[in-house]
Amino acid sequence: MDHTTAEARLLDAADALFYERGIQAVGMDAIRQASGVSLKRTYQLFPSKEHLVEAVLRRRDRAIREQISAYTSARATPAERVLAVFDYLYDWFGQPDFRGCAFINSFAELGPASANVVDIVRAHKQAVADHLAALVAAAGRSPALAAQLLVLANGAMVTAAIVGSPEPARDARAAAQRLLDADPAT
Amino acid sequence: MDHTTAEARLLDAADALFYERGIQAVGMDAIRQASGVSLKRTYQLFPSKEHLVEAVLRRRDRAIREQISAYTSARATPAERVLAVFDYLYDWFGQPDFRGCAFINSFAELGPASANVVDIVRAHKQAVADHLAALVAAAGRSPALAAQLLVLANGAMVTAAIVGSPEPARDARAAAQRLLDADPAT
DNA sequence: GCAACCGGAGAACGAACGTTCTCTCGATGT
DNA sequence: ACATCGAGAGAACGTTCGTTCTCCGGTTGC
Repeated sequence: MDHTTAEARLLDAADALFYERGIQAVGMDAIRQASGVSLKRTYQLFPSKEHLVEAVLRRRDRAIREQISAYTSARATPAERVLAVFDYLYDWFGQPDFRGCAFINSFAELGPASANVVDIVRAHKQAVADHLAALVAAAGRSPALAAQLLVLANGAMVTAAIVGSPEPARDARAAAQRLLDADPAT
Repeated sequence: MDHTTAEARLLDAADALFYERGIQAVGMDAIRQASGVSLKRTYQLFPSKEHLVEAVLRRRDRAIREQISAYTSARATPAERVLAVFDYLYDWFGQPDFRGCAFINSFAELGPASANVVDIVRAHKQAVADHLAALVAAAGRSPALAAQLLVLANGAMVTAAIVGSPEPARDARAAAQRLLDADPAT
């Protein structure tokens, strides 16, 4: 197994385990078993568990932003592109292994102890907020609306995770639709 | 120190430490030091750390619901009582030790490992949702609006925690105001 | 064929933590 | 005054975990 596939296997295994069980609950040995990469190799690629956690979060940040872009860019009108964010959420929440937003979860678990994790989580949420703000601006709506829609999106993630249902995405989408209607294009 | 004050000191110290540093990051010895209650007494009152965690969450559930009731019942009209929930959030987020919602954080940290914690978190969010639904119904609005406002409230909590600002409460309140306006009383 | 090296498996190590135990002291009842 | 009980301080125990080390087998270059 070469360098890059070992790294990919590690990131895949760690990402899945961290998301499913929580970061602190997953030992390095579980990652070794799931990835098939020895501990020695693992510590050559990532000098500590925290480095691995940060790499996992950074990769997930890129993947999520690409997914959101795929959803929004597939729609025809600016308003539809805004609402597509909430369709993305609904599809995500319906996946059987959905356990909430990994960034919100990591922030809750490691925020008090790890400034690096806080920075990564903040950067991710800021990037999503920027994307949403661009879509809202393209639809001719106000920045205030973008802030409101970000709150709706984050709220849908935690509410869906806790109640164990994808419906909060529909609630958030309905609210977003009404807010779009109530914030007429300039 | 008698039975009940020892219990109160333990719950106070554990609640503050769990909220500030996360549950898994706080050892029983830190709780002993902060509370002044010996480990022996602690284990007589709470047979395990998990029992203590659950007691802390249940007490916080009661306290938060009382605070919300105090905010909402102080307003004159049904619509104002709905919006008072978001004023409560703004005041809460502005407190210097604000670190997000303890229930959302506990769910993220212990949800995969503790079904009891999941039950307590779900019950808390359901109780808040019920309260909100009653206020919305009293204002003559639809249950769908109540679901949307719950998403807004939860989203304000996580967004404010991550960005480190109370402003998301204002964003959520503005959205709630518009949604109330767009959902006219029956 | 052989020696040198790289990587894997798993033991080992040190720290942290939840929980229990020991020892001692002070209070209480008679 | 004295015996008894309960509680506190802190050591101790067993486990888990992050990280490192050891040993060994296979591969590669001559």
